[in-house]
Amino acid sequence: NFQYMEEKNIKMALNDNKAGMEGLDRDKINKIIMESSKGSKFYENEVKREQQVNQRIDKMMLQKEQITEQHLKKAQAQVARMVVELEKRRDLTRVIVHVDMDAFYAAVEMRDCPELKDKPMAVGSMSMLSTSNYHARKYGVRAAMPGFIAKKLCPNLVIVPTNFDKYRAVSSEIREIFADYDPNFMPMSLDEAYLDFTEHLEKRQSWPDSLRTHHYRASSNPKGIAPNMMLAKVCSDKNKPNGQYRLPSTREAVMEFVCNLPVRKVSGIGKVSEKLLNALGISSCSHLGQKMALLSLLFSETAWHHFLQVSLGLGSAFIPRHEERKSMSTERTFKEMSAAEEQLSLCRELCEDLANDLKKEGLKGKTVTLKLKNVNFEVKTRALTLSYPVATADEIFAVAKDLLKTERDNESPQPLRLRLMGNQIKQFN
DNA sequence: GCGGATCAC
DNA sequence: AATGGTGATCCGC
Repeated sequence: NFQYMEEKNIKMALNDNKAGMEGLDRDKINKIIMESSKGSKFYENEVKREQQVNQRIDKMMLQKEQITEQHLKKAQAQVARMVVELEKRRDLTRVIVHVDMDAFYAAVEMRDCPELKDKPMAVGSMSMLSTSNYHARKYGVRAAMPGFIAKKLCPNLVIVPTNFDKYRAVSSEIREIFADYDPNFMPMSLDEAYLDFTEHLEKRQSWPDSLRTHHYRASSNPKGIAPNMMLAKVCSDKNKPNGQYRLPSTREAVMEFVCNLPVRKVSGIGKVSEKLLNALGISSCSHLGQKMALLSLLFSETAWHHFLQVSLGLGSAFIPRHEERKSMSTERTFKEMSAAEEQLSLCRELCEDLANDLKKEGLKGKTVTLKLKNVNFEVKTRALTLSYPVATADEIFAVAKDLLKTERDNESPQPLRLRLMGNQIKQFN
């Protein structure tokens, strides 16, 4: 039964969306992953979440049944008007670059330990991997996979512990180079950034040979070059692991490019959105355009406006100024913890860590949120907004401990069997 | 304002 | 034996 297969397999199955995963024995890999996962609490929770998504799809399909030709006609007219407006504002004059260091952490580790270059290798731990090199990817080993499963796929896999300080150091060298091309570049993580090349090109009239630095030869850095951020991001994925892809700044080139683009490649359309769209017969961005009237009736305004822009190959043609942070948090996973005293002292510790981080940036916030994940991987958050901003460990803990107590009382006489606890603070001044 | 969900990295 | 941490946003109360 197809429905059953889908439900049982999709979440856990190998994610071969990434580069370097072509032509491997997918069935064999999926079988190993499934065998290592089945029966675990984690797996059970994934199945549950999968079912929730399926229910969402059922609900959406029912809604779809209620839609009349009349509705669609009206929606189509509204979509058409919106398209005219959006086309008027289409901007093809900017040159936006997305740079993404390939297998960044793995590349840094291989630079520092050349013997690793010829071996399958990943960065992380037996519990979780951050990234893997291309040798390892041949075996199906990838980011966000627990190391113990990766070891089953590839017994010779070398797992190197993460060394964030090192990656930060390399990252800051790379960022200096970025700044030469665009002082207002937007870092997305240690290894990824958007740059506006327009002015650089006007001055220099030429492309740099490479954004590679002398200190960082270990990894290529694919670039995507396009008239806006949405397209640049997709383009940088195109010619991995090497080289770059430039999308010409014409409407025709953009529309043709977008036509065959799978929706999942677009930033902002994740696993769930993809599944919802697939249920409506939408897998590529051209389908997205064809079914826009329907989408406008089934999705929220923000969602379908985003879909519409994507289907037209539109995105931000300028790189927004870096926003101030809106929240700060600390969370930690640990082995099962049920005792009240233990949970309280951990909670205090987290509050102290958070207070330290807040102090570094001189921030105070009014909303304190406690996050809990039980041993079944179920996540809960409990928040309280004060009338005044707080910042010290004592102040935060005073709120967090009450939220925790309420949850414990709620569960009693059963204990709270936790595997994660976290504190967050927001509503800064 | 709150809590769950989704998404990116 | 073992499935992360941080930040943002959206939706439906």
